[in-house]
Amino acid sequence: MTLDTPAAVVLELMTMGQQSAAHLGDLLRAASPAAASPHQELAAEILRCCGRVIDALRAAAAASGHKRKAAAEYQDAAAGGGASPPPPPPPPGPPLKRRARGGEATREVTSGTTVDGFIWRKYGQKDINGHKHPRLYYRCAHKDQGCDATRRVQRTREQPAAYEIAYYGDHTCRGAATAWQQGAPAPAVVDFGSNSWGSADTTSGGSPASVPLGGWWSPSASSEVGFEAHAAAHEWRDTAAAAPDPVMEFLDGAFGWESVLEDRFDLGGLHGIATFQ
DNA sequence: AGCATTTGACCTCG
DNA sequence: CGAGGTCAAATGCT
Repeated sequence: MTLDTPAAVVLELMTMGQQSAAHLGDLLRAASPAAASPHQELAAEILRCCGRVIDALRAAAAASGHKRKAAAEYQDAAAGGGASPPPPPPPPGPPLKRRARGGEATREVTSGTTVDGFIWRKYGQKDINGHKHPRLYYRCAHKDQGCDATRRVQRTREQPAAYEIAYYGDHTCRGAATAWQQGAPAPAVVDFGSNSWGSADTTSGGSPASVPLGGWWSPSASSEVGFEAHAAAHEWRDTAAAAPDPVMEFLDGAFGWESVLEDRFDLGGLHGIATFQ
């Protein structure tokens, strides 16, 4: 597999993450062979999560070859270079209460609800016939700036851990998309919180931000679950400096793999995925 | 207090 | 008329 697509890069990263988690588990076992520590469980959890993401990515890649073009175009938009040619505007249309069926612009299947560089605000949720999980409706948080982009998120029936995301409309708020690439807090939105390993379901009411991984997660300003592991990682590293041991040394080294991305890609918006900001 | 999310009601389409 | 999409008041969170 080449690394020509963002999905390929994510796949490679997740594979590396999986290997790193496995290595970490080994180190933890070596450090405290007696009983299974919470740390070991955590490493195992990471391992399982990576596995699920990898499975979902592979399934999506196999099933959606023809969708790649549209997805890539969307990535370009998310990258917000501003140099992208004027995208064919979707039907602006009169004030429609309801869009024409099948009039979607882009459709993706992904293991999370994606980090696409935009801040989405949930405006609705609906139980759909034949679907166990509700469909979620989001619109761009910059609607007040005239951005009419919306997206519809539906968990797939085949793979509960995967989401089918349909994008509608076009972002006219490119500035927002580029701002976070330049150091501003990223609107990271990896919605692992509602994946299969949590019983979390947004139908249950309350915050969708389940926190399955022992508090690494915290709700972000975004409408979805923000993944702030990167910040947490730095905290770990501070701790590691105080108490160096094989595990911490490993962790220190492991965080270098985000550089893989820079080697292959001028990531633009995807960098948010790489660093989990 | 301000903002984001939830959720039931309403609207439109097929 | 039912299903799907959106609105907006209520609610919760920071």
